[in-house]
Amino acid sequence: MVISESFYLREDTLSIAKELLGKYLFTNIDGAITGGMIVETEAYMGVKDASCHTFNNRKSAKNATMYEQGGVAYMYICYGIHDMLNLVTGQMGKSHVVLIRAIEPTDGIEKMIERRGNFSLKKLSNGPGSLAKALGLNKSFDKESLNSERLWLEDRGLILEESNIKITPRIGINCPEPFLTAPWRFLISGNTFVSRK
DNA sequence: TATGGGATTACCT
DNA sequence: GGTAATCCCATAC
Repeated sequence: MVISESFYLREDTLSIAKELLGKYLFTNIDGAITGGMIVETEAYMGVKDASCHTFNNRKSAKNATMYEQGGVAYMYICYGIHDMLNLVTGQMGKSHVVLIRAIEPTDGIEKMIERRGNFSLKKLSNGPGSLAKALGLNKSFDKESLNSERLWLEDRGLILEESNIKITPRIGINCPEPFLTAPWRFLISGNTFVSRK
């Protein structure tokens, strides 16, 4: 079942980030369907979060998509090289997003290996830049609906026990406390396709 | 108009 | 574990 817009429009971004674990993410590019199960996410909490691109109400062409109503993709290019997929959540103007950091590949694995250049299954999509490349995501997906012909998420009825979810500080950010170590990263405990334990 | 930095990755020892 | 790759835009002169 495709996840509907109401899922993303809720106000509790941390719950959304946690509930995205075990959901499925797919792209269909020129008829090639690729994707898998989300195993790692991070929440970025808008204008008050010092590590968020919209901190202090910053607004620019680069981050404008973050202020859209929940249910669209926000693509960010990091280090000029790596595309990353975020899901915008909440009402218009809230600028909360969830970064998808890793998936467990399930569909179109051959195609993903082709895009990545013969990587082992484990390293196919175990990081935000890697998974974007494996799924063929790039800046053209910025502002794309999360229920479109070429990008969508599915709930396949998998229910995770609370004890199978691990919560840690976010990876790779550089900002003051309390945001630096805020427990806003969620991963499936023991899953081997996460970027880091 | 010039400069610096970033939600990373891959390849080296 | 150390580091180069690589580019848009925010910030500073």
